[in-house]
Amino acid sequence: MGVVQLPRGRKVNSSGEKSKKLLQEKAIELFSQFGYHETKISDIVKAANLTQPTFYLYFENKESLFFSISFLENVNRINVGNEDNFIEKLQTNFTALFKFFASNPHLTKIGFYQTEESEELKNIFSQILEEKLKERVEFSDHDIRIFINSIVGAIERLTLTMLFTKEKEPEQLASELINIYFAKELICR
Amino acid sequence: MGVVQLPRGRKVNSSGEKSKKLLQEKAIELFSQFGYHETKISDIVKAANLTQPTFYLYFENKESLFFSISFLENVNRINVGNEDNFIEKLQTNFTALFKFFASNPHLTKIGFYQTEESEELKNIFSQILEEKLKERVEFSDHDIRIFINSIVGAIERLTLTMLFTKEKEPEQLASELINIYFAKELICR
Amino acid sequence: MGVVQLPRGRKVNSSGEKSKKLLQEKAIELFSQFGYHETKISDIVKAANLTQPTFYLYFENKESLFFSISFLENVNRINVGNEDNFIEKLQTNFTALFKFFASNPHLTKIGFYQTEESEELKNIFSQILEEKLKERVEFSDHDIRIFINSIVGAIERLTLTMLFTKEKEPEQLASELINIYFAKELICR
Amino acid sequence: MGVVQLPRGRKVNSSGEKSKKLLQEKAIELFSQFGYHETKISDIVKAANLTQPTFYLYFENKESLFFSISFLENVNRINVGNEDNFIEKLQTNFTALFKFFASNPHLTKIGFYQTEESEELKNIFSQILEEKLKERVEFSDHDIRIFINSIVGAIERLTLTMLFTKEKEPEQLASELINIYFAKELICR
DNA sequence: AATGAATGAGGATTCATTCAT
DNA sequence: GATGAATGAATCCTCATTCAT
Repeated sequence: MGVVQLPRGRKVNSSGEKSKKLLQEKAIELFSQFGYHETKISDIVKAANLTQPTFYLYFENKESLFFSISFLENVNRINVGNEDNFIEKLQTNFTALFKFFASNPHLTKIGFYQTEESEELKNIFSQILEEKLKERVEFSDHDIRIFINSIVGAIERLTLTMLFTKEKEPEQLASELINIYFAKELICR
Repeated sequence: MGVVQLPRGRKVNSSGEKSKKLLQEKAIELFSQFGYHETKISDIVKAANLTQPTFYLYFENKESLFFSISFLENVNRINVGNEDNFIEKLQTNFTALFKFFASNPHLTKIGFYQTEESEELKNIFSQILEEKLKERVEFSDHDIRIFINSIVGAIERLTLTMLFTKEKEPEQLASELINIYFAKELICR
Repeated sequence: MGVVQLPRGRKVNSSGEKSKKLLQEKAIELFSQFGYHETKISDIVKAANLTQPTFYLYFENKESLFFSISFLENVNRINVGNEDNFIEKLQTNFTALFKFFASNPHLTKIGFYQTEESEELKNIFSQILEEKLKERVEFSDHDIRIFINSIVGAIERLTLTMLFTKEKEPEQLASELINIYFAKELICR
Repeated sequence: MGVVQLPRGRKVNSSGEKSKKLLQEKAIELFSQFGYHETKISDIVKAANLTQPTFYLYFENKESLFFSISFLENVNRINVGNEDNFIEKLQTNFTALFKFFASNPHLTKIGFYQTEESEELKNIFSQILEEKLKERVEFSDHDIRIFINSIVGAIERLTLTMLFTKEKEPEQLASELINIYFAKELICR
């Protein structure tokens, strides 16, 4: 007599990364149109033509999705611009990033320190930073990857111990960070 | 063994208007501190030392409370300023109002058109508008109240039929409205 | 600056009994139109142009109001008809009453045994029964009021001990009751 | 000291259709035993050994569940009987259906016109009607499914425009409907 | 990789009922 | 006799999340 069962398991043409990206894209659309709270996970997956459990295959929870989106938006905005003002620009970008962290401490804690995706996010951050810096900085003897990871780690730590505790302001942290990493030794083309 | 029962009914010295205002004030505080969604009705009444049912004595629901607060904030900001630029200022105020409506269509529909409180809000709006205009406009023969109510009705209708449908922009509506109502005949002191 | 206060206290032209009756009438209308549960106390008092506390001046609670209405309806329907079949008719009426009790045990317990109004209801019942019987039965030596109260008490007790316990059916109780009270000695005109 | 957590997610051996049916069955039992209002959703799911959210997986709300149960009861009662009086019987069934709609306008509006389940209900109705008619009517050239859907649509529309508006009585509607659809052309075996 | 089925936790809302005036 | 103001106790419902397949 058999009820017709919908097929389960992997969809034709599906690919993990594609689905993940799709979910992010749809989430961005919906968040910006209706806001975070008005957008339900059920809405996001419906828009992506997927199901709720699939969502949890790629994201720890709704908050971490939101953080990852916002964080990446911030990171992608990093632009070191043309010749002269490269360092100033970088400092502006760092300030913005610290500001974002400061105004979303809860999300940041979750998304940057507590989920499995955190590492991935930091890797993407590193990568982008590397690309941007390569064009502008001469890393004669230094290994650029060590340099980059050092910066990322510093941001991580400072956010936790100085920003969230309100001991320092975003501007100050960015400024000192720039000072530490981009003082004379490095020859900026 | 008797459980101790908390007393029901009217509190000593309680008064409706006071309670309503108190709820609004606490809501403003909490909304601005934690945001709309993070603020639960239970939080608001707790802050006001009241209970949830009392909330519903004064507001249809959370959305309509939020609308009333935001709307009144907008209306109270109306300021027609000094001599010369009075009409320009009014136009700015109207623009802001239309913008608020446009970016909160859902809330506006609920709070401005669908609850019992709607009328009260419009009355307050009329009153404030009247006060502001009286100082600056000479209503020789005209009845000012007719004038005011006509404006309020126009705003109502335009919001519904032109703003929400995206046929017109806030700026345009405000501009035309000012044109209609404040063309030469009225002598602005 | 004084907020306008609505007048409290006794309304002009108001009279306790009138208000009580009004509430009952409105309740009957509403119950029959929308059903018991769909009819809120707030609806009843609104229809009667009174307030909720006033309701509790006259009725213990919603259930007891409902019981009183239904019971009186039943009682008013008592009609002993013409010559011959008078006793049969009475039996039918009693059966109906027992059936009503049987299908509303909860309400009956509340309305017939547990509220202050109970006594009043039984008195009305006695009165009506007396009127009906007077026309048809010769109470030569007996005091009719003793007779009536005896019946009412019997109904009360039987309902509690035999009907609710499901030991006897409504028909049986009515039949035996008639037998007990209306055997030969009484001369029915 | 750890609180013991109950497991979430899918139960072993669970199946959607089974759960839905179970809920309906338990609801029928409880409704008929305690009445609609006395039966809480929490009671129904408890009886089915499920939880409240599961209820909302299958039904929009309590009202729509109740409507679906009652409607299906009505539909299942359709019986066209033996040779001669087949059309009369059908008319009786239609009358009963219209009466049910007429005495539950609110529920009907919700359950027949406003929920996602509505379509499913109408499909079941069509199916049953088809089965019953197939046995008794010769649909030489006509497509029976068009015929059936036409009837169902007619019932739908008439309920909305003539029954709820009280322009026509159930009996009248049923009679005319039969006239329209079962006049001479169709050969009833 | 993906889904059907289910749930925990909690929030909004309603309604009968009760004080204080 | 009547009311304004308030509440306890539930109920409905939603939403993020999880398990079994």
